[in-house]
Amino acid sequence: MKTKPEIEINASTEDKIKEAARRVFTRKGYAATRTRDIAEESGFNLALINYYFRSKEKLFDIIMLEHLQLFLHSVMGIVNDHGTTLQEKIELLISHYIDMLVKNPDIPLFVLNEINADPEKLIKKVGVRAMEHKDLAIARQWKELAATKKISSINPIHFLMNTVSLTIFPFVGSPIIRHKTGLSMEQFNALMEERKKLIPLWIKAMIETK
Amino acid sequence: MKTKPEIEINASTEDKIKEAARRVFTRKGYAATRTRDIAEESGFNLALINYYFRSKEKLFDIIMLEHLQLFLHSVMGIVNDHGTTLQEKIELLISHYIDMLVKNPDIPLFVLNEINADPEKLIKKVGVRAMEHKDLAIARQWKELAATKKISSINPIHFLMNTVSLTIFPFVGSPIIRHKTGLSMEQFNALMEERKKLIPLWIKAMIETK
DNA sequence: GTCTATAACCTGATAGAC
DNA sequence: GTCTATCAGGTTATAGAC
Repeated sequence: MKTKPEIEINASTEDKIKEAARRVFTRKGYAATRTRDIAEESGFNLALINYYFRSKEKLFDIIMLEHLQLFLHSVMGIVNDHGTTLQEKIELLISHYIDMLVKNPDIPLFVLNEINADPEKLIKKVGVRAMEHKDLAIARQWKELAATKKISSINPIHFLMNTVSLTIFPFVGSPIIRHKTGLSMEQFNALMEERKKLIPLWIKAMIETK
Repeated sequence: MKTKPEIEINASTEDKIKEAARRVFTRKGYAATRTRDIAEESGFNLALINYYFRSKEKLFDIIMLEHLQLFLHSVMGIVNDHGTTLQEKIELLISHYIDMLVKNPDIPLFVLNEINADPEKLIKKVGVRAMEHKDLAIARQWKELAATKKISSINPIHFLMNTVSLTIFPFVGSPIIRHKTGLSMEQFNALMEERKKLIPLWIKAMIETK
């Protein structure tokens, strides 16, 4: 069976440039990367970037779009699955994101940055036809849970923020965390692996608090 | 009583430029801000920036250092206070940071970014004579709590990450959160105010879980 | 101290040879 | 398709008048 390798060795020049751009943009952000950096990283000449992508900005938009799709895509399948419980959905989402973040730890800071730089642009470009939240399976299930009155009565937005915070923030703060704790990348990733089980437990405990 | 105003109206030219630089750098990051932006924001001419600060980078370093000190400074007093309980320390820290972040919501992303851009540089510049953790009052108190065996046995780093994540991440993700939820800045800040009380409760619940 | 003008450099983009 | 050479425009930094 032929699986897609992380770095396509026989990729086209266009794809090689795109991958180089992805690495550099993700690491340094739009403003700090020079087209020369991308050329060097790709092993090709500066002129080829314009030959294939017309401009730095167009190339960047492609990378950003792919990142956002990676972030949003598989998620819809999870949150709108009528065959899983709410607890299972939370576990699947967290596990899915941690897997992705271990592989691509620079993405969150990159995305947060560029959204901050120009919120309107990003929102338009992704075509955030923000799914009607209330129609999703996960929303219905939350409502049912809330109706049982067994859970905290505080604004549900808090729990959404908490889930996202606990899952993503450690990756954003990874450089400081690793420096302050002296953890290696492997040890850090092992902690993240632990969190796949822990975060759902914590969320549950928070929801039942008070 | 004369309190220090947010924007010093009779500040020196040097301070006015520095404040302008702080606003622009914090909002746009180092690479994306031009010295012209700072000049314009300050109301003075571009040449004065070099007259007072010699270079863009030197000015930036000053701003960054002040931000990091703002972040770290008052904290040491809290974590090393032998007169407060562990629970009180957690409450004070969270409350302190949320107050600061409501006033300066752009700082976390800014700091995280620049640390990510060059971890070594920042770590050296702040002179992170990282206080010997184990000597701090808060560390001793945590150890005492752990000795009672009444708490979870998992790696304490998780709880440190959780506290920081729950406190800071909402501010980093504020643009997306506000867009997706339709909250105004005032409503968002009201939620953050709620979290001063909630996060300590949640942390407690997490620590006692399992 | 503050300004205008300009130097010196860098960056994105393109022309044109191969 | 890919490269070298170069242009056009923007950016930091400085010189010099006031």
